Amino acid sequence: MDDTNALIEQRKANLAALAARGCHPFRNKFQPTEGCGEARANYAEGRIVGIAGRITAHRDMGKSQFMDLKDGTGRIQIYVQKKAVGDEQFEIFRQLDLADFIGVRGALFTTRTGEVSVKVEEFVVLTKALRPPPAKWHGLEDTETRYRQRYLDLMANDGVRETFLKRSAIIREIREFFHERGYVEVETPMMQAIPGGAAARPFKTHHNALGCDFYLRIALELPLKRLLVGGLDRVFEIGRNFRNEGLSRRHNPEFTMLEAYEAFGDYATMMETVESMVCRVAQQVLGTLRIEHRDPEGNLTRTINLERPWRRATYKELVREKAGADWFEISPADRRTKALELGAELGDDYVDFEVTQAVFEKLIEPTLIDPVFVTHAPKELIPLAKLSPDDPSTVEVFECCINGQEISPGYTEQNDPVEQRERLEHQAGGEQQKLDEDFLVALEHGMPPAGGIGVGIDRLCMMLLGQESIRDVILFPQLRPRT
RNA sequence: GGGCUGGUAGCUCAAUGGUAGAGCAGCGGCCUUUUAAGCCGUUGGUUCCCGGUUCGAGCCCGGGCCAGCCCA
Repeated sequence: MDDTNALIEQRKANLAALAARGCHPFRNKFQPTEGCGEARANYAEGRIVGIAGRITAHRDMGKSQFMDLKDGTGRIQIYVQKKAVGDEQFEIFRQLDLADFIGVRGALFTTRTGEVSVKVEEFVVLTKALRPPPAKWHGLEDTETRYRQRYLDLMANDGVRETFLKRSAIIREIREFFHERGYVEVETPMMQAIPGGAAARPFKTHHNALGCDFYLRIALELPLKRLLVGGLDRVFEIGRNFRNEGLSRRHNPEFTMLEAYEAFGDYATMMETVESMVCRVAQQVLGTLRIEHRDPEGNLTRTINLERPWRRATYKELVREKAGADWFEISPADRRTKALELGAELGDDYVDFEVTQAVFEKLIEPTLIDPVFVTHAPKELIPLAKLSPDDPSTVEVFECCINGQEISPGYTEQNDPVEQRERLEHQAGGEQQKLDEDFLVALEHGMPPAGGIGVGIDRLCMMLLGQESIRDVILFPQLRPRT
């Protein structure tokens, strides 16, 4: 970031030299006939093309020069001969630097080595780059610079570009999926007087004109359920949530969530929804349901099989598989002992269900690589959900686990206003300010029975795109501001 | 918040406590079908910051900043 760098001075000098020759960069517009990659793909000997792009490589042969131009469609080589453009223009070419943008016009031809190229007849300098690009061969590897200056990462690392193009495609497919099923896409407030729908510490902000504090939303849930009350039977929203908690490989303070609610459905409806959606997205974007993860050397590290049907198993079944068939019959003290033997880490104050949950989180969840819907969690674990008619000690929810992570929880949504009020009051712990009274009033107007899901889009992208860090699927991950 | 690892030229990386280097990029030169072009020459440093130990610190010690990983 040092502005007195000699390389920058050199480029400024080159800019001045261009100006001295009457060549002024920073043009407003250049109209190419096609993209660089398109020109190369649609090769016809002698066809005249006009293309524009960034100079990504430069091979100086003396009285002729080769350059690579790159734009969003790909790369193409251009060839400039001194005798073809004239001495004056050729001198201007010599003032160009890597990373400058130029537009050229010329005929397509193939070089001796078989490279499709443009023989430049005319060119115009479009933008002068005053700073050097990252090295061409090693690219940009410094993680901090990659995240802080993502534009350099995108410039230098094609794989990163691919990842974010695919992320965009994933989100587009998700939208298509819900639209086809008759869902309405909505946008609800990010600034809320009472942050609800999840247990998480919120970010606080202040509205000057209204003279009151707001919180950035921690979930989409409560506004979307109000829309069910209002008669939007199938709604979804894809948007940013904010949680004022730690950062890690799996957590960014702002992250993208999908929530969808379907009136007259339940948790089973939503299991089918998640399964169909993820399979459609994988098939459309990746062309396969077998997701391969590789390490930086390209070795296969993991294969996730998304082929349907996905396994459905109750929480208790999975615990019994791992911790013993008699797990729920033995005494709480024995469970505690056994959990420690199995390697779970327990807090001194853990009550019985938390001991079981520790076993689940440490020993079971990380092993769920292929998709599993874990259903019927103990009611203590998810106090706001509806009890299961089959087993009233459990609730009608699922957690879809893939790649050893929770990807999507789903619920048969609570629509009993009396029950909901009790639970929320209990959760608020007597702090009436935290109670979203309007939400409860909405429920009292009648919310149809409904199934709902939340899907962490960032984690879904990690799973589908084989990225180990959430920072590699978020363009501008949060870092400490540089002083 | 705790532990571990790292921070050296624009980029990627070297350097027993003893004159801070290489490749690429840059600059000058040669070369009109090259492609990690090649050949000859050459510039470039607050070794993250502050302090300490030492005749001498990129290296050892203390404190801090930033990042990554693991843990909470």
